[in-house]
Amino acid sequence: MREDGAGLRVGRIVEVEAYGGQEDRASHARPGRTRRNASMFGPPGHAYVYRVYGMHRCLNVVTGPDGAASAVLIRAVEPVVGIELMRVARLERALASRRPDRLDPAAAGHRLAAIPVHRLAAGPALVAAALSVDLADGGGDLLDPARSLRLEPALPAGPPVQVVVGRRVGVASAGEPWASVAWRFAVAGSPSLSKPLLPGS
DNA sequence: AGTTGGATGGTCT
DNA sequence: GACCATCCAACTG
Repeated sequence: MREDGAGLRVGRIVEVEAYGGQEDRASHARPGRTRRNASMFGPPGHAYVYRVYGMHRCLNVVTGPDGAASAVLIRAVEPVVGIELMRVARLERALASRRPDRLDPAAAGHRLAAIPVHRLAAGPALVAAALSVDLADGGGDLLDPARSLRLEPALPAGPPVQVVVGRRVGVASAGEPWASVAWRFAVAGSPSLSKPLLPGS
């Protein structure tokens, strides 16, 4: 969730990927500690935020003990509270990009208004955009209730969910077994997944 | 409905 | 100089 001057944004995490640490050839931790991945090597429960493809940001939760550099990438979130704030945040980030096709604010706003709620954060960079996650959030304690960006326990009394597993996305060049290990986890049938995850893939 | 290619910049070889 | 833990518009059929 994100709580700031504009209000409250809450999303339910429906898709994640696990990254194992330095031995995981698909992990940013593979080359060892660098300035970019430093927060991965920090304490668990803190954020690791990185930039991909020069324009997008992605949010991870550090999971392993201090120094282990394992983490979980938040790949998709189902918007629950603050839908319009998420839409505004998506628009802000789209306009911040200098892509020619996104330069017209009116057109961009119109396109964004047409996106169904359940697709607003259906991808790792979309999660970061909808929650205004920036590199400055990296290293922050996601379990600190005083922080703007934080994790909360799942709502109690929800119906039990079925979890589906599959290969991680975009790591084909990592080599085996890292490219094929089933470390992508998703809520079965969620309409907010970054891409479908069928049982047995 | 599925495929393709462009945007964009830090990081590592 | 190449490579990306991506997204989306513009194609094809």
